[in-house]
Amino acid sequence: MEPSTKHFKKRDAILACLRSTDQHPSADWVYESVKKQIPDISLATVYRNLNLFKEQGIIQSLGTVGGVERFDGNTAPHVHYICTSCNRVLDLHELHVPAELNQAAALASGGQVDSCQLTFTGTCGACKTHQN
Amino acid sequence: MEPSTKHFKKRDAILACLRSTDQHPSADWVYESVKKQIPDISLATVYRNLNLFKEQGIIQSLGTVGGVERFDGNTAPHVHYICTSCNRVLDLHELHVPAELNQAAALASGGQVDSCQLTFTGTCGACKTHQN
DNA sequence: TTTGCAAATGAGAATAATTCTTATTGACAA
DNA sequence: TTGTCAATAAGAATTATTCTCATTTGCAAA
Repeated sequence: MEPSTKHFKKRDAILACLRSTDQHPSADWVYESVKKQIPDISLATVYRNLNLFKEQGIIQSLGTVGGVERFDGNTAPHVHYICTSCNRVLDLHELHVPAELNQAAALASGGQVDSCQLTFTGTCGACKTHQN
Repeated sequence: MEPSTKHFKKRDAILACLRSTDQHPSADWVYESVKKQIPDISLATVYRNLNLFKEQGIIQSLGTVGGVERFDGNTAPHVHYICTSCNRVLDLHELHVPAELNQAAALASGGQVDSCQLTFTGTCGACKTHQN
């Protein structure tokens, strides 16, 4: 085994896992995924580090889908589409929230705007063809 | 007491409560609120009926804020602003998601768009002045 | 090498929001 | 009255998430 650090390996693995997928995974998905390489990782560690990353602003949360929180390693602002049938989350990179809306929101709220999230929900193409 | 129905009174009270406020309440808030008029109401009834209303599309969910789901009796499309300091949710009625984005989302997803939700987060004016 | 320390972690307990179960109640029609 | 069925209360059960605390790790200093 390498002589090098073992510390931070897990933390890094969690971040790498999140960044290596476009699945917008849940904490549990990340846990199961990282466990394949690092079998002795704990679910608590995954939650702890995901929350840490969130505070640091290097990942973002999509909120909960079907009762479980979903994360996104891509912090660049982009639009999401959630299929309520299969609970998959798609990135709609080509869409953007007009900057005027941001400014108008700051004005209307009387405060500052830290982030904005635009999410469409519906039944995705795959589900529409399969499900009947 | 009226000779009339007692059935549906609770269900109606829950819906009326939600529609009478702009607080975007949680299930628990609705429960506490309705309990003042109908002391023998149960929290389970509130959850059950809120979910029913959601399925019927006569109310909408904002998703969870600080770990609890928040509801909105106003189903007209409008934009929200969530203060991450006080967890209050403001309606930004004056803002609107451009219709082109809806169409583009449907196109990009390959499916249909049932709803769209635009949410800004930040620190509201009230919190900014108070908190330091 | 050894020691000390602080950060990171594992394991499982604890918490809290939400859902489920089951017996009961209310409305209404026969 | 009685039967039926939807709605409900109460609390148990579930489940995602957080917390606790003893242990481990990396690293720097002795």
